[in-house]
Amino acid sequence: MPSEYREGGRESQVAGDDAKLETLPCLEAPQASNKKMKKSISNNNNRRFSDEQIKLLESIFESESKLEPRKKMQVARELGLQPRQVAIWFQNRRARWKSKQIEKDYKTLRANYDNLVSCFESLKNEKQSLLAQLQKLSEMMGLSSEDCRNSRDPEGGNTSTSSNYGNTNCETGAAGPGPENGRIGSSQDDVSIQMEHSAQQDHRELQGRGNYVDDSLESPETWYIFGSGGQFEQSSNSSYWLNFWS
DNA sequence: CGTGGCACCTGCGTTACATCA
DNA sequence: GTTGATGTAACGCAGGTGCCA
Repeated sequence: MPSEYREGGRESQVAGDDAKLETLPCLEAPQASNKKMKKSISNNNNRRFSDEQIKLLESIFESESKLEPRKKMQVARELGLQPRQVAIWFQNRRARWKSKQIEKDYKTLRANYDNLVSCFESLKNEKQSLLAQLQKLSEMMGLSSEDCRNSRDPEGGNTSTSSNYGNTNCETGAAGPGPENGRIGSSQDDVSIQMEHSAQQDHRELQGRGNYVDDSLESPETWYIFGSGGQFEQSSNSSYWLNFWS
């Protein structure tokens, strides 16, 4: 078992190996196999460290996860353990800590992911709702482009879905209707002004949510599709809406 | 100055055993 | 009493670092 001596570290050159032989009487028989040695260790009631030993080791680990050789020797002397045992305990403790940390990180990432999924679903619903509104408004303004016809809401374009508008902020989870609710039925000028304002506000909200929004949304050309005239000008833009996140 | 050998340290994967449900 | 899951002390190996001839 050559590595056993090698791994003893610097301290083993001083006391480690001799001391190990002290705690492992089975090693007095050099021909003893590895299994036999481990068996004899298990027969020793001292296989597990005492509560006091663990308590001290834990308190040291809290302040320093790695031990200087000198400190290791000192701790070993205090606890009546071999420096190698202390070294191995710290090694295993670091591994346990790392494993817990990974578990913790995973949970955090999972929560973030779930939140993003819920944001995505919410935005998808918002999209459907907006499409329905657009359809309705287009009809109101006498627009009957093919794009608009194609974008018909499969559920019939219910304007009541606008109650979801402005309520998709996943971070806050705030409920309640948006500030523009209930105003859609006014004059055409009001509608176009309102929609432009809403689009700008929505754009800001989307930017605030994070970077997972489609890059194309960051372009003003694709966002100010309502133009100064308040018209649904380019059929390609409505196609864009149809393809948005679908 | 570069190099090889050596001692030492550490992380990682694994093993052997104890304990518990 | 047996068995599978889990926790833990210890081992074995590989890779890195520092020292020295």
